[in-house]
Amino acid sequence: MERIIMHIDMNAFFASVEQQSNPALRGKPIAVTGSSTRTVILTASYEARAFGVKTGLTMWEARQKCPELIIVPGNNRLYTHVSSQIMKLLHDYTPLIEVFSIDEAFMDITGSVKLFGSVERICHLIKSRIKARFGISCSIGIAPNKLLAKLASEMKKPDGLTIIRPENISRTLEHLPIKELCGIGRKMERHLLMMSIRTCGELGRCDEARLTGKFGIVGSRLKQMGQGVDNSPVVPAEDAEEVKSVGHSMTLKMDIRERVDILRFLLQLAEMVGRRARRYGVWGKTVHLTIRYADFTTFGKQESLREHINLSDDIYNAAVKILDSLELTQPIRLLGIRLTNLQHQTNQLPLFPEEQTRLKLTEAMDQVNNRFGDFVVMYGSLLDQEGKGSHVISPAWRPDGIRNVAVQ
DNA sequence: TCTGGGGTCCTAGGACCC
DNA sequence: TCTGGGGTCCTAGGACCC
Repeated sequence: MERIIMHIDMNAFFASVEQQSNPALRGKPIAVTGSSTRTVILTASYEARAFGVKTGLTMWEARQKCPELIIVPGNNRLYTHVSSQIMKLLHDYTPLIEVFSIDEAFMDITGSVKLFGSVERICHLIKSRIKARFGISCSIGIAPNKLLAKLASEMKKPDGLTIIRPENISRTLEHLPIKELCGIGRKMERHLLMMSIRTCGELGRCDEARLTGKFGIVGSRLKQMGQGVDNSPVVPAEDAEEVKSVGHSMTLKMDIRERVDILRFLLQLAEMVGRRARRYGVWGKTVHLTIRYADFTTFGKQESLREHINLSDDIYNAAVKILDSLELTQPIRLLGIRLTNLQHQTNQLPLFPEEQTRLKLTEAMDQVNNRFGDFVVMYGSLLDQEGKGSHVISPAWRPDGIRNVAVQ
């Protein structure tokens, strides 16, 4: 039986939430940015987009395009809250919901159509309820699979509804540029263009051996994508795979090169990573340190440990050890720590008393921080640190930051 | 006055073991 | 005096998504 898949995408989500919560911003060109001075535009309102302001521009570039642009530093708690409420609302129409990012979701509504009458009616209900309750418009795509549903929702913005019916698939794809497909980025587009493949129609007709010869196993998938074939299921949170890594990185206000400065930021990052790992109940065996130099060259070094860890100072010590194995050649612009090779929910008690004390201390700090906000309690050396972890979440952030946590 | 942040997946080479 | 083949783990880097 043909599936009916919906992709729903909130329009200019961060900006819409801001305009909704502050009426003075409504109808005005606004842009939501990160909190630091060295940041980019995360989302622009449609009024700002009319001037050419878009995601990824620097603040300076955005102001060039639109001098009256209102810059709003992002408010992650607010977006998180609204997102969770919207996802909860969507559950009225099917339990088969895959939260794809903070402002996007896939829904398998195959079994819901009969109940609500028609696909169009479900879409109308969802749109009007989200508009009425949150003041946000959304674009909806309907198709027999996720690939095409996502494509469909992109076709009309804002406030769009696009349905790709099975009989229209090949007509829709024939002249569609390949980069419109989710999964074909800049590099892949360039490779395909060099093979004289410009449209999905051409990709779908391409000899599979030619594609696999060049791209390996990705080749067969590419051909399928060109044909609009995608059998991947909508995976609800409770069935999703467990998270595989936990990390944080930050672009620093100024480039640094002094070891003491680097250590201060590493401690802060280790605490952010550790606290999140502990909240998820994961332990990691590998610590990865990322460094970006002033000239933007970026590299990483990782080290696997003998044991799984998630205490902040263990993560910190591992990161420092990696740092000490490097020969830095330039001032540092960005630092990042990521914990990978994760193990889930192994509640073994530490053997030694001093370990138990350390664990208890950490738990107490976590409790205070979870209750009163980030970095209320922290290590002494972080006290004079600026911007303590108050960075803006990315649009890729998922509610609760983890895939397999069900939306309440 | 340049260029954010959190993830996943894939590849490729080397070490090491049987 | 030649040089297997499979498997796992580790590391580095890149592409892609939002």
